[in-house]
Amino acid sequence: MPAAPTTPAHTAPADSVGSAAPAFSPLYQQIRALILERLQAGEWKPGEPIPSEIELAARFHVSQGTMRKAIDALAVENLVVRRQGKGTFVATHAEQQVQYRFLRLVPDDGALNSEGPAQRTIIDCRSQRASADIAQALGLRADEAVLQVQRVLAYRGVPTIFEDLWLPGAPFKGLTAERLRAWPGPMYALFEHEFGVHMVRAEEKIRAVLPNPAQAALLGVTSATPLLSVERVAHTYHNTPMELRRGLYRTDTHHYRNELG
Amino acid sequence: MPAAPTTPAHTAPADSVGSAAPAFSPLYQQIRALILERLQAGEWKPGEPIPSEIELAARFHVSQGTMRKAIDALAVENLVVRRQGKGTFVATHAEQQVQYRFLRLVPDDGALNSEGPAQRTIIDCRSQRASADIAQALGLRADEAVLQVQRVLAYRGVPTIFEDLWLPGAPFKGLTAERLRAWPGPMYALFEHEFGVHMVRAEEKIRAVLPNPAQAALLGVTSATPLLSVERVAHTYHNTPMELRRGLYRTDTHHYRNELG
DNA sequence: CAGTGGTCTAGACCACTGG
DNA sequence: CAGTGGTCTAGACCACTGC
Repeated sequence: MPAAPTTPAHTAPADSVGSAAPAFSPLYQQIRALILERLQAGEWKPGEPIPSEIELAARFHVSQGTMRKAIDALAVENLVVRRQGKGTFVATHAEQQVQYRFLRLVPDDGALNSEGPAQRTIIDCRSQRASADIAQALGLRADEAVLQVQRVLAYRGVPTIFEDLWLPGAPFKGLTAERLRAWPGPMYALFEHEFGVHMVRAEEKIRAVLPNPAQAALLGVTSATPLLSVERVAHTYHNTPMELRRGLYRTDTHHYRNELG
Repeated sequence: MPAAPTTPAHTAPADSVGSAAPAFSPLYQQIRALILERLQAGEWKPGEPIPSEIELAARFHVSQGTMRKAIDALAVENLVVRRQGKGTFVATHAEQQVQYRFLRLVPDDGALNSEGPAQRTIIDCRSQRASADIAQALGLRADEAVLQVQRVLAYRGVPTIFEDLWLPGAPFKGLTAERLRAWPGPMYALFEHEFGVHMVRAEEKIRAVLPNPAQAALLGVTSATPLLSVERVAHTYHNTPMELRRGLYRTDTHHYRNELG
């Protein structure tokens, strides 16, 4: 049974000698962490409902209000989705709504869906030894096994995105070009469904570059066409890096859309 | 005196005949809107504290919990900043913390502040008539007065950003190149302090482009150097567009950093 | 020490969903 | 209609800040 404090019982976590920070952690944060553990452990699968607030509150011996704050915290992190009258569900990439959370390239005119989903072409999927920079980005040792995937996305038949991505070998054991081609939905939905890897957060570094001849050929442009270089590191629960993705975006008919809050 | 519902009293706002949406608005949202009005009216200036939760709760005849939710909503929108033990303060751009919320270009190596603040060079600040596209972006009629400002930002003496920006004439009456040059801090802090215009939110469209000869000269690069084109529309309270800014960023030593949540 | 925001609880009631 | 999340309240206590 997990921490059942009837009296506060916080102010605990690992306060080593000489530590500068008192590191007070409120109860709802502790509960949030416990639920996160269970999410990561796969106790509730993506798309499924988690138990109701009342049931969870009883299970963890806290008030419904505290449980609410814990779940709220997970909801703002997009790990969980609340639906009034229905319940709270584990977030999944297999949903219309979530599709465009990680793909920010949109057509210059009109709405997001005006051109429908992209046509995907898997170019390659092969096993490699991680080079130093890739190993570092993925938190691996150099020479550890990684998978490299290359693909092109086209809109209305026009190749628009070229992606070169690396995945740690162990969690993605068994991934092949065939399976990628056979999968009908977003790649992150496949990762989630087939390998239990749910991407929750990513950082991107964006630059303007000129393509090398091979890249130019894949996108059907000249080597003098400026392209957007988007280097992404995507993370799963607990900020574990699980993917390095280098994208080249054509921006003559599309643009990268960003919102500054 | 503003809405003092002892019994709920919500479920009100403008439910015209045949309206599809019931448009229920919880009390804390209504309170939030009332506080927003006062912020916009300048009752409390940027950097100043707003009254305490308890005082505001009494003033609006709601419980402290409800006032808390209202203020929380404003805090997540970055309109207000909470500081435990001190109070709640109107957000301001004249703060270290907030500086980099709208400028996402960072050096490839090291931390954000490794190179210190940019050297700013105001090239121009003149009155214009709005062209069709600029008028539309700013919500003006064509031919209305706008101010055009051009400047270059340099890091370690290297010109890195060229910006071309348009402001509606009326709210910024009196802005000159001299005042821009004399101002020591971020431009948005000047807007806020001198013109009462507080930018809250912005949308950016990012592309890879080649500069024209004039732009290339200002940045000290050739016309074959790919640059990041960043077109921003910045908004004040209530989503009023107040600035159109077209930036050209060098990305040979810097990159545009983005976080996908 | 007083005053602020932050946490936690307990309970009532409301809005939404589905059977 | 029962069950879910969402709102609102009232009160106690805690953590942080500054005088």
